[in-house]
Amino acid sequence: MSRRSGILEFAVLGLLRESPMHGYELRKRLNTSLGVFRAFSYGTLYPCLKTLVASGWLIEEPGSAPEDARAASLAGRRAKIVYRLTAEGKEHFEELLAHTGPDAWEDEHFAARFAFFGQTSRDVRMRVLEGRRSRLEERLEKMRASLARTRERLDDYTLELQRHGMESVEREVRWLNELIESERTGRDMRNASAPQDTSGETGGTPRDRGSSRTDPSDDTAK
Amino acid sequence: MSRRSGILEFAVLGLLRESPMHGYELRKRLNTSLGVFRAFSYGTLYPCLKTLVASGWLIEEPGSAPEDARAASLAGRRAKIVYRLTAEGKEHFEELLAHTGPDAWEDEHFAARFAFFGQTSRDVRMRVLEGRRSRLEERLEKMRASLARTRERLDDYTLELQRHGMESVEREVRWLNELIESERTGRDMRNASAPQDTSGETGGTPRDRGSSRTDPSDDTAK
DNA sequence: GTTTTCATGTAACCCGTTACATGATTCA
DNA sequence: TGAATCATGTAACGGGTTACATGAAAAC
Repeated sequence: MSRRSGILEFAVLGLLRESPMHGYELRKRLNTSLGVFRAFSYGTLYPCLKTLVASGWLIEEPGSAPEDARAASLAGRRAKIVYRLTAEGKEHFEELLAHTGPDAWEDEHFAARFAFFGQTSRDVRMRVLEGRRSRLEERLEKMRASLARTRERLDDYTLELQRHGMESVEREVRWLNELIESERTGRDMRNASAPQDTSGETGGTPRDRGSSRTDPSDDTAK
Repeated sequence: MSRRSGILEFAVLGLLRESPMHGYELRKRLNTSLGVFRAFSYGTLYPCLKTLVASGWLIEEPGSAPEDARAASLAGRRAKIVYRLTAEGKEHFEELLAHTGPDAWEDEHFAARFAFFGQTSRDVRMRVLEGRRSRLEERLEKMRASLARTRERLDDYTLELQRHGMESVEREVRWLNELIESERTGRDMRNASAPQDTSGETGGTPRDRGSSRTDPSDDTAK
């Protein structure tokens, strides 16, 4: 009866914390701002909103009547039901933000956490990033091991697929290394230029980076 | 009652086509050879095997009795139930291999198709690769559009997540470009050296490749 | 002889989608 | 006025996992 989805619940709370919204808009934000990784349908979202209301974390407000017709017609298409975070909801979200468990390193869950890093304390950010990284390194270990075991009896395509998959993970590790370094040295990311090494313990053959935009980095979310 | 899983069914058929196996081993192969992307549990696999038997595509054979104890103890841990592909099963798999529908370009489905490219005709391979590529390009379009719309009102982390996601997709497109080029020129992949351009319409800044193993390329499967 | 690993299965549940039903508002 | 989009919802199903139950063979 409850539909406790974890990541959806978290994302909804996080988005509503920024500003109240109705379901339809919420869904779009979910699939763009956070999107790329997940695309929830109404069949998932609306029931979830119900349970969040039932939990006391959200309240439904009647959609703003056409008071101020100009603003309504321009920016905010007048809504039916606007959901607003309650004080308890805010508190609950705060707890979720602070909580670092092994769940938080998994693909989609991690992406959701990352999306709300703006509202997350630095030490929690660090824990999540490092947790994610070691999770990926475990995964790499397994892949390497299994590859070593089965190499030679795999055809070229299968091998290429494996290689491709491993590289994706390796790239994400490098990405995380950069992010962690950024957190550590304090400043905003995305301005590192040529000479950096990050001393990748993952077997990173140092690469050329930092010429064109849209060049470096890697994959996310599964 | 039927559990027609598509990708699992396909993968099982494909693996069993190479050689008969019992469920336990099958699952391991699924999660390594094809793995990285998907990890099926027994709760999924065994029921699926049942339905495949019911469809007449597999037959169960009693696990090899300890005849030839040496071989049994060394390589093939004597099995309980060995599954073997029937003639109809083989035929069915052949059809699945030949079929190219829009499903085939989706993340996990694509990975499964790719894993069996060794048994796929060249023209089908081309169609699948190109279909996948245009699927990804569509996705890029949407991402770029939504990014253009919402830019500036997103914080740095959200933006970084978006950027990272887009780059993953772009990298996969470049990877596909290489594979398609390989298919086109006929030979096996993985020996292209320095001077190649592939004329990437996705913004591919030509990269250095082909020095160390485990270096180039990109992401897969969402 | 006990613990590990191999091996097979099932029932309950979880998370999510599809397809449908419904209606208000905006736009051509 | 009729089509597109906004907006809310639900019932049925789909594909998968978890946790459990069971037992044989191998390794120590």
